[in-house]
Amino acid sequence: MTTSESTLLAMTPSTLRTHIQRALRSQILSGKYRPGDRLNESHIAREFNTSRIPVREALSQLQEQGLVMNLERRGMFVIKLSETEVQQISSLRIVLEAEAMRLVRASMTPEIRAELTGIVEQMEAWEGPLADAAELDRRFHAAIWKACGNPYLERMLDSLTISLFAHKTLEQVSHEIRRGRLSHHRALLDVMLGGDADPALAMLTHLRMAYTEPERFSSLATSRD
Amino acid sequence: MTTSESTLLAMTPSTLRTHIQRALRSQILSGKYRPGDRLNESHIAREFNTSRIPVREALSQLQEQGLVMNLERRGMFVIKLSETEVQQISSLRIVLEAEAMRLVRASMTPEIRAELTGIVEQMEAWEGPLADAAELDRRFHAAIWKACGNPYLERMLDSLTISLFAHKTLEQVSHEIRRGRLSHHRALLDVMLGGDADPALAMLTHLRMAYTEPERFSSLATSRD
DNA sequence: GGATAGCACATTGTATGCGCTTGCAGCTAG
DNA sequence: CTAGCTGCAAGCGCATACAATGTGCTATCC
Repeated sequence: MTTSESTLLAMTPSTLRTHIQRALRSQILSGKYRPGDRLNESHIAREFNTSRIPVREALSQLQEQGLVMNLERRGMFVIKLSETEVQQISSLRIVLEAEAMRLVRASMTPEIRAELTGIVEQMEAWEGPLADAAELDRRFHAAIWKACGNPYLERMLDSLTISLFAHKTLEQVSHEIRRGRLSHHRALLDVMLGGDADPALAMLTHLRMAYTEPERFSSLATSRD
Repeated sequence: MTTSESTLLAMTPSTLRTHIQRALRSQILSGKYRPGDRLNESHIAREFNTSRIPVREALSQLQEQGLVMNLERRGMFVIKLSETEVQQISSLRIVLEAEAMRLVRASMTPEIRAELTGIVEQMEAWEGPLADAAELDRRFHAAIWKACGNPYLERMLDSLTISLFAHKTLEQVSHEIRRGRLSHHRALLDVMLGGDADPALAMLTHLRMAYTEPERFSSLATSRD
């Protein structure tokens, strides 16, 4: 179970619906449920020793977050992203995360700097299992979102990218490539610490390492260069 | 009842939960339920001649959209935005809607041009009731979001701004001011049709007419000028 | 007279049950 | 052998019922 939860999401406590919602999120992110998998209400209810109602409500919220989709009278399924959808989401992510990076850069504190630097150093030292790499990746970006100071931006990036992370975790790539991607976070950190580099372009480069052409549905494709 | 529904939202069909969800959205937007109002499950269930379950699930989704908030064991309440929150949302809206405008500008078609122009002309001829003004405002922006071609961006702007519109509808301002705000949409249209003007700055100016300082939480406050 | 504790009511949270739709397997007919 | 139909089983959507908790009122005590 991850310890770093979004503050905006964490403020809703101690109801079964909320608990199940979080648990399902983690399970989908960790790959227990994979894109396209069916989420059977009764089975999940049995797992949590509850009735189906809290499960239904949790799934209902996850549907609104875009993590699962509902096929009328057939059930809930973990969202399966097409290549186009991945790129549409990524284009959007560039815009939002670039804004977050600008905000962080404008109000950088020693604490935030230390936190981000710490994660990057863990990334550069990473040797371990794939699950840790995904976790580090998400932790770094989540730290940026949180540090930007706009809870709506944080919330939006969280719900926008969660299906991306679920999608990416399953990807089979070599240790070296994964290591390279992780290390590239240092570049993002530098942009936030330092100079005049455009965060949008930095994010574009960053996402290019993972997706073919994230700018295809972005205004970066036409309004710049 | 509005006829222009988001495509991404419209793909979920004919279940009571969905119907109630849409109806409640409209009712909140139209001002039947005002920010801070309590949404009593049983009462709503009676209104729709259903049980509480579909109502709960609809409210659950609206909570995820950020339109209502849940006070543990107390009930659902229509979200009430503080001045800070309005500005945080607006800052974000600038970034997103500017991106949408860039995308529309890059792929402008005669149909879209005609649609947007039509709405602007209705706005400039507007004399009628306040509800119509709010409706026109939302229709214009929703048309942009849809035309941008990225359903995730559309969805995001929709859920981000819905509480803003619910907030703004109640505002008591003079006929002239409201008319002036409406007419200003012509400027946005010009940016999308024409030249090199920065959509972000246009949106900033646009939102300034409604909110004190939308750039307070935006990177526009620091990284430009 | 004011404050506090206790009680009754209202309302949300959860459990169980039923009907209907959907999907599949087996069968029959061409 | 294939195509279409029929019967069955599984699972969701909703309704009813119960439990738990918060709220407001009242009565009693200081």
